[in-house]
Amino acid sequence: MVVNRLDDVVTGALEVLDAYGLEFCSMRRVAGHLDVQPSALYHHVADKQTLLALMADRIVADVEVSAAGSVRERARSLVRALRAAMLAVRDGAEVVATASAFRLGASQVEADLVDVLADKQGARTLLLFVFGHTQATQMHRMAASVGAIEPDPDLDASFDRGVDIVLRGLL
Amino acid sequence: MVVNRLDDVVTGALEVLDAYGLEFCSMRRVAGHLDVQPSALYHHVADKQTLLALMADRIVADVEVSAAGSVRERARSLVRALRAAMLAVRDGAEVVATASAFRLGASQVEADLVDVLADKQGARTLLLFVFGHTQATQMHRMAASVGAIEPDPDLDASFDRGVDIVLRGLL
DNA sequence: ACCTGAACACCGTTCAAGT
DNA sequence: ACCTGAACACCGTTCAAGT
Repeated sequence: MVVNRLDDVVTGALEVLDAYGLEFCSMRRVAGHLDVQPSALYHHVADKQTLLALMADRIVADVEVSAAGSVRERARSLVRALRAAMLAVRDGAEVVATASAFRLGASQVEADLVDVLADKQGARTLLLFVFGHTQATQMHRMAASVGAIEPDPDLDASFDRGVDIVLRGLL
Repeated sequence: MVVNRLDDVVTGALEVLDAYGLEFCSMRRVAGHLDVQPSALYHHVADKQTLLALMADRIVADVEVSAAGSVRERARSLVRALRAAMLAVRDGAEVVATASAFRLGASQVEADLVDVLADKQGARTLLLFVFGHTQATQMHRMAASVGAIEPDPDLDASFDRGVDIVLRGLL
């Protein structure tokens, strides 16, 4: 694989993440996957934290607000799309939640949610729930897939209930 | 310092955590702080994850439910005490949140909150907010103390507002 | 501009051996 | 029971040097 664009590095890093998980998504492994020396990555990216932030941005890149519907409906669908995007890649929730904690308010999804709810604190409250619940879901699924735990089939419903609790308190 | 009890290891680890932060709280550093070889720690603890879980338990050890008051008041005071306990040690929120994510439902605080609210899903929703908000607060304070950011004086109020939103949706 | 090679200062964990 | 010493297989990052 040829690497000469930052996008290729991010793509390769996401492939390593999805295949091995965050714990093993090291700079050295990403470099190896790209058939390049570890030091080569630092020509494209300042450090690992920056790379993780770029990965987070890509994970949520296609999450968009719907134009139609009530406030509750728009918030629900946005937050469901965010959850789906994070669940689509291994350890995606942890990567996005951490990056989002570092630069609070800088993400597009957060801005969209503030816009829909017209309440900054409310949007942050809902978002913190979404991140926490999705991280827990993803950890639970990994543990279940390894057979360490019996799978819980009600996680989707549990997510929706939590979202409803917050929205009911908010609207 | 003499190390012959598991408690001493946990105490030493918490001292290192508070002094240097989670990033530098390595097994080797904890061992060095205890004047012991790194391998000695493994006589007391199975691995680093286990040690972190014990540290988390100690951080929240003194958080207790009040017997008196309305449901809302008891939930509020429990959750405030939890937040204060986590903020009292550097990176405490991250340590507790991570440990708590690994063994969901195993902590005493979570059991207490389920008891007060008489709603398992509601307790989990509130707890996810508390962890997320407190982690963000702690990161913000570290950044502000280094001068990387202007301090936000309204974080306590912001926390209370978020708690109220969830409780209003819940009760 | 993009990458190599080598080095620096670290990790977590294991395991035989000592007391 | 508690610990040492040495080793194994890794990390992130820097930097001169090559093309």
